[in-house]
Amino acid sequence: MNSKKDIQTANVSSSATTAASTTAISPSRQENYPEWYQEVIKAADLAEQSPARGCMVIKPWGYGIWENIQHVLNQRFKETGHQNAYFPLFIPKSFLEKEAEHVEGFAKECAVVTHHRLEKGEDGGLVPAGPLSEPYIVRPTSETIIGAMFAKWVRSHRDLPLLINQWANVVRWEMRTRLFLRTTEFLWQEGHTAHASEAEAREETLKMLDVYTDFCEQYLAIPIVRGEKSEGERFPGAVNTYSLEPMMQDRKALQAGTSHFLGQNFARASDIKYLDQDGSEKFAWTTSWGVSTRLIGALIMTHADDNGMVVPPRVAPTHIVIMPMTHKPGTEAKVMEYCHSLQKDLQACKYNIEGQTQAQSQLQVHLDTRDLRGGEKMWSWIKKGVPICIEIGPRDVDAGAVYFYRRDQQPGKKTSMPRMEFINNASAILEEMQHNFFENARKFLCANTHTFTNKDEFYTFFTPKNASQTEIHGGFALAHFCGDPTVEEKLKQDLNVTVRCIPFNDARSPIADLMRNLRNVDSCLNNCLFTGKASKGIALFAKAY
RNA sequence: CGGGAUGUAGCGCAGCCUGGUUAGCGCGCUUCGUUCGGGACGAAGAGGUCGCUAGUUCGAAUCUAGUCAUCCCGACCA
Repeated sequence: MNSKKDIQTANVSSSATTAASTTAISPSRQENYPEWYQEVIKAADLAEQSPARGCMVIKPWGYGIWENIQHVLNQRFKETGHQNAYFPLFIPKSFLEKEAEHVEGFAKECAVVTHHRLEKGEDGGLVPAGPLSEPYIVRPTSETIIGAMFAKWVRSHRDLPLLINQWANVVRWEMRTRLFLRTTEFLWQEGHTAHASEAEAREETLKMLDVYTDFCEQYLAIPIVRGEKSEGERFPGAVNTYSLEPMMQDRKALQAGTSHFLGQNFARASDIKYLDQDGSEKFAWTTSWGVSTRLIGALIMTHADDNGMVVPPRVAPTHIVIMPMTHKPGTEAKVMEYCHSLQKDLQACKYNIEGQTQAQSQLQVHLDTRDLRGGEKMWSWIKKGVPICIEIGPRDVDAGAVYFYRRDQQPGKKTSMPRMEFINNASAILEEMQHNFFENARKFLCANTHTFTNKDEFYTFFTPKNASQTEIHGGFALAHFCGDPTVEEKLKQDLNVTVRCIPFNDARSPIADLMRNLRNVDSCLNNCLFTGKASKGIALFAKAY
């Protein structure tokens, strides 16, 4: 294992020599992936640990990305007929007890409010006083309290469907936390809907899974394998759970979003009933679906490299940074004037997103006038992952040119372009980058997804070559599976591998070809890889976060 | 909750084993100068009651006990 001392030495040498041969982030992904992840967050100034255990402070650059995620998803939710509302942070304990599986699933990770007052204690400190007759749970998710309100709002079939979303924070008291991936408190969106028919609720569940998939692929540039969760991995209380399972650069899966068909379980628990056209009283069918700030973790682990964060242009808080080079005496005024007018011209441009009929937004252009050396300033933006950095010095002013670097190319590579040409093409360059990021991630996912018809090969695939210092290994494995939970248990124990999902037979999936090939192998191999029993379908196996 | 480790300046660390006057180093920060289109260099500064509490001692960052916190590996999870 890499000692901290080694890493420090590496850092010192990289800053002492020219940076040409070294990278901004140490350790590299290859050397120590988990530590690289933490370093990227620090170097890009996305977030940091807070004094409250397991909770993070999301800093402006990270929060800017979240705001863009919110903005786009919010539009999609509204386009699909949903309305935003807000429900309380506190849930009466009895509410959580209403759905048996749900209680079991969340009981161990709830923060509980038991008092409503503080008093001065003997030692001068504050002591909780005023015990509550019924404790409140800080919401780990809002099915129960939203269900209670739905029960009041739904009377007739005419009240359905009820399509509600809320943007909120939730708290889950996990044992171990990691910035963005698993924090005690996190930000998310939770959609909750109630329907008159099972078919309609099922359609809603899959529709929202589509919304998430489209968003991840088109905006976050993260290729998605999606499918249904196995019984063991299902949301507590759900009938079916569907998830998005992108591959991170260490080839592990990250559950990036879920959509649940809740059947009538929660409607029964919360008494959501309506009078149907035939005059009979019926329970509604409900769904819930959510994505969280974990998406930013997915963004980091999909696109960031050994030089830091990489933000896909469509969700970047700033698209273009202009850095004036004003060190030559007597040139400052004309350089600054040129920079200001360039910024103005670029800000007047729309960022045209392919497939969107209307321009999505203005170009976000930042003029960085900080009193820093050029190289230092440049690297700070590389580490943040801004798509395009422009350097403007006297030479460019005289030539009427723009000298720029783009984050999808090597840091040394810079291009000079006539000013008007750049302004006219800025949006297209960003879109080209967006496309490149997605393609790179898609190729990586495909290159590290394999089909298996031999159990030993499966085990070899997931066994690190060096047990004491496990290297990045494995990936996604596709194999026929009988669905037996004891097999899942064994794989978890042997290899720490789980069934991520039963992937959809989905033409749009990045692994559609592999799925087809596996389906087409000799029928004698179409049995469960582990038991030889009849296959219930192809499952996606992987190590996961 | 089980196993392991660590708390010394904003960050990263040394010093502790073998107690001894103003506790060091690197980065960062401030000022000045020379620099500057790939992470500069020099000089001068600012910044710490060594996690907390008690004990041993003439004397504790250093020894002892307790306590709190954090991190890593498990189990649990979006």
